[in-house]
Amino acid sequence: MIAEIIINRSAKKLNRTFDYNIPQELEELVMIGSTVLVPFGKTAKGKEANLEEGYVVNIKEKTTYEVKDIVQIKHNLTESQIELAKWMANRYFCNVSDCIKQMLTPGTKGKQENNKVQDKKIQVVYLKKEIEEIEFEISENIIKSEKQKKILQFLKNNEGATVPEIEMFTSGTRAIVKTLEKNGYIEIVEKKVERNPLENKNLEKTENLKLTQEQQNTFDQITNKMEIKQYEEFLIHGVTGSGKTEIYLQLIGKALDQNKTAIVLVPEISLTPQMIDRFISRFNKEEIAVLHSKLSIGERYDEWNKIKAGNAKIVIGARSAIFAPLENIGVIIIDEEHDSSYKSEAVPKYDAKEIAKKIAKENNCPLVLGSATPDLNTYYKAKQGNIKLLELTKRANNSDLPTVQIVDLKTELANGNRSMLSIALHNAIEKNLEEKRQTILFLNRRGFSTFIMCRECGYTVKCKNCNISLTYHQYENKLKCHYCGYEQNVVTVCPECHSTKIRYFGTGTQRLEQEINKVFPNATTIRMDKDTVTKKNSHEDILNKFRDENIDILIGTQMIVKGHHFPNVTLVGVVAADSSLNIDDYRANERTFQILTQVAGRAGREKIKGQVIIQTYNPDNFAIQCAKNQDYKEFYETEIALRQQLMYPPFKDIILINFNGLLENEIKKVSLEVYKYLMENLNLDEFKVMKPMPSPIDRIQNHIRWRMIVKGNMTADANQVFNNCLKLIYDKNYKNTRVTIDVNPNSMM
DNA sequence: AGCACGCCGACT
DNA sequence: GTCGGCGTGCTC
Repeated sequence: MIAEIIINRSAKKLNRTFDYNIPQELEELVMIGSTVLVPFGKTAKGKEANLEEGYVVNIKEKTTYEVKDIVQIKHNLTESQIELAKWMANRYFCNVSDCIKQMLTPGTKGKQENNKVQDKKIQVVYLKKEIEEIEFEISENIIKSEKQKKILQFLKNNEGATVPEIEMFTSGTRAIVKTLEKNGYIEIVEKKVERNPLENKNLEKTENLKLTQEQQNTFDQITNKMEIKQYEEFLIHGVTGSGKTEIYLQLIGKALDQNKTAIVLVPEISLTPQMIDRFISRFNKEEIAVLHSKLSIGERYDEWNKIKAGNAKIVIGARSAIFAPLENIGVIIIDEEHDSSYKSEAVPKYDAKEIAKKIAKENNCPLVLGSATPDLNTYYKAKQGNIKLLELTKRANNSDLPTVQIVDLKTELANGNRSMLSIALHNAIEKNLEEKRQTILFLNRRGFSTFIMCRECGYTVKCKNCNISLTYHQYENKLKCHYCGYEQNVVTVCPECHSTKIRYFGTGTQRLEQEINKVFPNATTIRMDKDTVTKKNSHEDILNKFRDENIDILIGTQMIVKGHHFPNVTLVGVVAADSSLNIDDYRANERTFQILTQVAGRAGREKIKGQVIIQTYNPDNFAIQCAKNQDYKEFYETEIALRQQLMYPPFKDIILINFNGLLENEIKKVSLEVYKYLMENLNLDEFKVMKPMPSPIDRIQNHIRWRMIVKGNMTADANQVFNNCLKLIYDKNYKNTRVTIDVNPNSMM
């Protein structure tokens, strides 16, 4: 028998199948979905070809090629996973192998370093650069700590000691080892691993809460579908505090009662220990697998295998958890469905909501989306009847929504207040401090100042790799590029005109913190943004510190807005609501509305009524007004009319084609070829094709960036046209230009 | 992508 | 002669 195999390489030209013979002894084992090793590529005469990892996508009787044998089978995916990968490659314009990789056990994908070692009993992997961090439990017969370093160094240097396959040892993993001094190898005698991320969680069990009428109705409608084993997509639109999570928990309970499993997707940032605790306290923690980016590769490997072995019935995770090898799924839940992290920005640029829909259909189970501020596209689909809309209008604990006040910064400025705090916000903070209550200040811009300009000649300091203004970071006293991480020393003299009138404009979280410390010297503050969140769990540490040590004021970027519960926070200040309004993106209003609504939701969730103050230069903007009134429907009606008028999603898709490379001439040539092809092959009554031009950020990391925008509905036919176009370009072998297509990207930059 | 091959100029 | 630098083309 002959297998059609896709080689695991990201080269665009290798996005096709190669035929291989299935040798007799593997005939029983090799099937569609098998991961295999095959000899591939050109080799010198007499030498054997390198072994590459490949995936079996089809099996047939014969071939016209002179085929080589499959050497080894490693593991199996299902046929439907292969189908999904093919579908993804077509829809998201990438290689099938890129998609298959998402479905493989973490840590096992990629090229085999040294194949021969597999026969030996030595299974050691170093995964961290700082290999000293690997913990070994020292057994009596061997490694003493000075020696440890040497041995680990040996592992690093000796190719014979690396096998990235069977056992994963990462920081925190403990193993009893002994050395076989004669050949220098280390043998793992006993793997003593407890890498369960939930290891130390021992919580009191909670019982199902009594549902309100609205919750019960929502629950019933979904469980009806679960009982008759039928796919349907639901949107739970529930105001903050309406008890969506309780419904999720009971839906999962229902799935378990049916002897089925469940997947819960949450935005990466809200996958916090508190959130996970709610699941552990309701269900058996041995049945829960957690998947997110903070886990080490080894931990992910363990969680994945726990799912594969059928031991985990509930998978909670970020976007990529949708590919978990879970069988017999009873319900898929996507919390905070409007969150942009469900759309991948890296290859494959998939949308987890679309993947979830495919998987739910295959499992004949409901797909449940939940949000207080649904994605406009989702709500539109619900209005059109393609998604069943379930509304939760009441807060489950009957607490009041906070009062929201809008402050016009133009008026403040006219009255001579040049500080970052309006009189109203200043007074509110003062009062809150007196009453010993906590305050959150939200500013969606990190650093100290946003750009640096010479007042004599207008020169602005930009990154030398990217065409982007550098941001001043006061703590490090450095200028930083937020795109590539480049940093340089502070500029005091203009490099152009040698004037000393260099001024720092704009404000970030660092400057806000400084100002707060100056104005309220007795208040304790803590800052949370990308600069203070570095180490593992640090995100959590900051928020715990804020809550447990009763810090007066938390200052932060958007990472503070999600999923946290601070009973003593009664005041939330939005320092500059305009920062998300002025971005060059058709979703600016939507993003502003969502973020303001969520920030406001942080204030006063217990007995005391919360207060929210929004500072803005655009007090009349409808997104800000609707957020003030917590009025989603009003926002939706206004925004959807604008989208229709301007033919933006959900009415038309925005297709962004990026050209990225080192040679501007080649980029121009390639982009014009794409333009010409699309103009000739797309139906121009349906599609509007814009001419290629330099991107708003026209240089990142010294790579020149051009882009082209196409507007229209990405039907299956159109999808094919774009794929054909890419194929044409890839076949021409332009070595210096990369072309990527992203449909409805998160960022238009 | 990665590797081999082959064409051509430079150098023992 | 023959070494090597890069451009071209193929991988079942």
